[in-house]
Amino acid sequence: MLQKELFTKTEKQSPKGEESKNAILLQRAGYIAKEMAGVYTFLPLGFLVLKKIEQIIREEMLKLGAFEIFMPSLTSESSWEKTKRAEMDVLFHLEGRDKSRLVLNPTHEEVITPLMKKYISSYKDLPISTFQFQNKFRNEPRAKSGILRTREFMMKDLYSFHQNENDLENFYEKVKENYFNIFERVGLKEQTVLTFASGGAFSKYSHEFQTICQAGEDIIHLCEKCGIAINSEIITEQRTCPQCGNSSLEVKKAVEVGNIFKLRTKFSESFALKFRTKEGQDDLVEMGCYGIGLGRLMGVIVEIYADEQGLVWPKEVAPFKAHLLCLGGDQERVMADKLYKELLAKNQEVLYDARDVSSGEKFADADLIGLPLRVILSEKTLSQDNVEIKERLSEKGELVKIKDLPKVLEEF
RNA sequence: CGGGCUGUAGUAUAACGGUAGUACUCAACGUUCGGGACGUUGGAGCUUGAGUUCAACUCUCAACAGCCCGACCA
Repeated sequence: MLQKELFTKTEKQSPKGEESKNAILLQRAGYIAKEMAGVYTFLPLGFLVLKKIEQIIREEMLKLGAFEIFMPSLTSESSWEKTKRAEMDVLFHLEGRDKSRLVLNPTHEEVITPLMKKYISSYKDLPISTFQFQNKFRNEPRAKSGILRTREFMMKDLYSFHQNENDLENFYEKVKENYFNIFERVGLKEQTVLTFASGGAFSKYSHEFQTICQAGEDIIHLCEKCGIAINSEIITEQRTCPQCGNSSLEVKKAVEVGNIFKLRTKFSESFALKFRTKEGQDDLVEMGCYGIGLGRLMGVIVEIYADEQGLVWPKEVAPFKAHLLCLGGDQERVMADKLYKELLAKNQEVLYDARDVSSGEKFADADLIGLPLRVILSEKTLSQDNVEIKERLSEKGELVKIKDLPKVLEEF
């Protein structure tokens, strides 16, 4: 993408009042724009990151054999009455033209469960799992910390349906592994730990995936021995690791980036989602649900990697792989244009800065935007048929021949 | 929902009970061009409502909005 064609601009100054790193940097760099507290627009760069994250998650979901669907945001309030969740204060209520009472869905059990009644009638129809990427609406008492806690956010939610608890259990374990793949691919493997948590209103326990991070609003007790943590909301007096019994647990701040639940028959009961067993009996479907907040994940990546100069994106989620800066005059410009076209032809994701601004401004913007690799073509490098490449966090760059760059990028 | 802080050009800030200033941005021209360059010129602003006052952007109250703390939180 040509940077001068990007309609967004970078800001030198931090937006007024913001304290959280992700809110400041993502806005300064032009990734997001605030609509109101807890509601953001994802601008071209930000949306690219979101889509990268989405694609990684999608690939992993498909590995589980889940089907991607897309459910509506609007649902009748009566579905929420059936599950006794109509009174939850995170619900946004609205009224239809015909006075019908509607809800903006904060999650989709109330949609998927009745939906599956159409398709599940026999044990032969099970197991099945579906997922979607969809905006959730939650009337948070207090939206905060940039995109870490918002009132409207993109979530991947996966729902699974099983004949019995055992099958649910097996699938649940597979999802656990699958989630770790996701967190590894987005660059958060080191910091993310499986955490025992309360199951909220619907099951006794659940597992959270907590990313250890200063900006976190959750407190977890981490067992360094086995890498498992317990959310402080369910920690007991003894403070021992449920896995190995270790009692010297470390207290850490963390952000909940994912969450998995065994819903069991809670929702299938409410909606009478049943199937005929092999023996000819009716039985309730066992369910699980599994969520990941995409925006929050993106925000955590910023919180963990960004530095004084700006954003720092792991390769897998960066909006572009490289930032090509053209420094100098017409001669350099001609060569840089040519190089850019060549990279595009090879499907390399490059942001090309050929603006007529000072080199200092280009450097500062490149640091702020935070692409993994910076490529400079200038009078100095051109005289030797070189470009300089530098990784975002390294101090010094290195020279490579212009003709070798496509290959270098491809292998990066 | 309770508490605190804050609302001034597009952005970030300043001052003042009596003419609203600065930087960046924006437009134009020229000089620059390896770490947010420089000059000249030109644009652009006091959240809303009520009250006090000869006079309110400034003081008071309220509303609205934002951030932070807490409560809340699949």
